[in-house]
Amino acid sequence: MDVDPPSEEQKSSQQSPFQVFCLNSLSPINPFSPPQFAQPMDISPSVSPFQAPAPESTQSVSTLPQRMDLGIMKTTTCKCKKSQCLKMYCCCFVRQEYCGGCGCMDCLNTKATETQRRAALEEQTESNPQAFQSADQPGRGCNCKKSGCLKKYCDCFGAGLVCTNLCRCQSCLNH
DNA sequence: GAGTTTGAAACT
DNA sequence: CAGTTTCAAACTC
Repeated sequence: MDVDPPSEEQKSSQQSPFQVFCLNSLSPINPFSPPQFAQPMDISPSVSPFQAPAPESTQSVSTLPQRMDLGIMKTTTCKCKKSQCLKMYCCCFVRQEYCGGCGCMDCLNTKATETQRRAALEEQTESNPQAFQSADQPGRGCNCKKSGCLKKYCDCFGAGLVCTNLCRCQSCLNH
């Protein structure tokens, strides 16, 4: 490995203009936005999607604030029962983090089950190379039908954003 | 806390 | 690719 991981300061300085826009527009709108939102996930292409996060994350995850900046999968911990935390249903898996302090059952998203975890990650990226990158883009648009985009089921509303022409939602009231 | 609703993901 | 099913979070009571 000849590439040093970026420091926290470097990471925050790597925010794209879009991310900056989103984050700036969050605070006045989003009533549940803690300031920590300004720390985006580092899912840059230079980082392997199969690279495991630091082992201590299994201890620290549950103490982290809610991460609405993902647009989807807002919660910090999951409660998966059937997916074994190896599918995109799982908020931890989507963030490519190990489960830790979650209420999940039959979890395979752990350091101890790294083989299965990596296989699942690989399978996911094979079927959709953008799978983990797109999860970090709240502006990708929602597809809501019944919520009027005024509930947190809506990716846009959950991220504190108004819907745009990128969305395919119906009966949208989130303008 | 249990049950319902919702929309994304997964499956057929 | 469209329709259906499964899943887990959000929501309601």
